[in-house]
Amino acid sequence: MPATDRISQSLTRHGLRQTTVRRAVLQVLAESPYALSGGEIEQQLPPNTDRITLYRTLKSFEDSGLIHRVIDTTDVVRYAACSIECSADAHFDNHVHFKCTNCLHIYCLNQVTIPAVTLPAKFEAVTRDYLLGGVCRECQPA
Amino acid sequence: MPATDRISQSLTRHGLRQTTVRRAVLQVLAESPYALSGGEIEQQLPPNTDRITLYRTLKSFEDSGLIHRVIDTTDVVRYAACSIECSADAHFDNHVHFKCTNCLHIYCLNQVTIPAVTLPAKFEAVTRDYLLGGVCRECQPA
DNA sequence: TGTGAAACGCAATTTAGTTGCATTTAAAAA
DNA sequence: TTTTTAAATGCAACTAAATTGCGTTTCACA
Repeated sequence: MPATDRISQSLTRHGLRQTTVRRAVLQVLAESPYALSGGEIEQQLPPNTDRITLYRTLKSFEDSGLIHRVIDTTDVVRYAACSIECSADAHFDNHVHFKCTNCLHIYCLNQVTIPAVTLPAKFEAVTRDYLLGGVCRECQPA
Repeated sequence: MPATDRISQSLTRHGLRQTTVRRAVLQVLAESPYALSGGEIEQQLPPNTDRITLYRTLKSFEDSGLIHRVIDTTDVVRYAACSIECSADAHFDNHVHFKCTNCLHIYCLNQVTIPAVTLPAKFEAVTRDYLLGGVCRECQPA
């Protein structure tokens, strides 16, 4: 199945209407090996794509479980495509993220599950985010 | 020992000069039970405290190991006072953070250590951040 | 193919944080 | 105690990211 068909199917499956901007944004995120900020996504879209529309698109994608925010310690929000099982009701992105101190990219380590912790009394966790910092595969010295 | 003396000692120990703004900022962070953003700190400082000075103060505190950034999924950076052992060379804040979905406060769970994970080949982690989401002690239904 | 709700896109605005530079001040030396 | 000087401050101006309101366009179902 061509990539464009998969994009369209994702939109339909999550109850979102097909538009040019949405297909383009989802494709950019699906093809990126690391999480992207709003500005970075904008750069990869066709010129003159409206920035407000982009941000609204990101919001609706997030609400419907197509993408997830990636935790970081900066003042820029980054997004990554969700695993295919996520929906508006429940996210299942229980994987660790890895931020490279060299290239600054944040990768989803889909194969590494976030370990649970024991909490103090009366704290109840629903979501977990785990971010590692270090040197990624590409930036390792030879 | 009075709190003001402890504040002064912290500054000295980390090689920072004593100034009015620094003492005030450090006191606000040391007394807060949860992480604060730049704007929130500003609100708790004496009126007319210069915002630029505040941000520069936060930067030098972070550089010298007095405070640490707290990970989040928003576009606002928050800070919390470090444990006493941290220095410019090494941070030892290996504790879990907890963000309440009700009051939105982010607490340092100093007694809960971040568990390690096994990484794919050629990824090497130096830092770890762990954020839980859920309902905090104060916001639990009675 | 017509219709209504959803999405778009423009203008204007808000919020967070930054840069450059002249002035002031803390703290070590004289 | 005074001098010295590097560090910290504070003002003006600015940048970047994201948001709000509103009229126009478009998708998708009938």
